Amino acid sequence: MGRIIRNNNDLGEAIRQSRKNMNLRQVDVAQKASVRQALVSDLENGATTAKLDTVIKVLAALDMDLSIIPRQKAGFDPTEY
Amino acid sequence: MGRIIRNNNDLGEAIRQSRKNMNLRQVDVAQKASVRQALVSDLENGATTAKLDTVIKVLAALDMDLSIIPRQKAGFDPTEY
DNA sequence: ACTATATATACTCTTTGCCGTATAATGTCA
DNA sequence: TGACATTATACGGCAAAGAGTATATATAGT
Repeated sequence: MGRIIRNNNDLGEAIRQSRKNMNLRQVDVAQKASVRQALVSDLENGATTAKLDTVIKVLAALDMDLSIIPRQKAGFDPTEY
Repeated sequence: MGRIIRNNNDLGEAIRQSRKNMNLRQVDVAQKASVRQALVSDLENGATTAKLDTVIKVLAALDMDLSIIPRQKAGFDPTEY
């Protein structure tokens, strides 16, 4: 049951939800991921296009993994993101 | 199902493998994703930490999606991702 | 309302992704 | 081996990520 991420907002929602599920503050996640609290805030609000490294670090701090899955809906739609 | 991505090399291998499965050249993927062929090369070789936007675009060109999954410890869950 | 805590903004600075473009290296096949 | 196709590197330039730091807004809790 993977949550599909197609834009910054999808990522932000997933991060915020996971964080609250673990009862953590942004600063806690930030420390675990070795980033700033401000960055976690930006990520959750979809206010920035993070680097892959950063995404992986923050997700790891939330005990989450990034994975690649085949699209169920075939075809390439350039207007989808 | 889901291939876990924890670093640039993981991503590169996944991209290259998917691309070859579809019998596409780097320049084909690049065009579909609106990026340079050189970038696809760098991605496949893990030579760069791409931005999330870029990763999503390239994966979309390969009919793949990025997803977030809980990090599983031990044990084996037959209901895969 | 007051206080303490949590989250969002702001500013400068350094690093880096990605571009356009070009070329070198490698692979493929006649 | 030579011509062609594919992939890897290179360079200058611009935009943006992320850092450090500080501060302005929420949001709770009593």
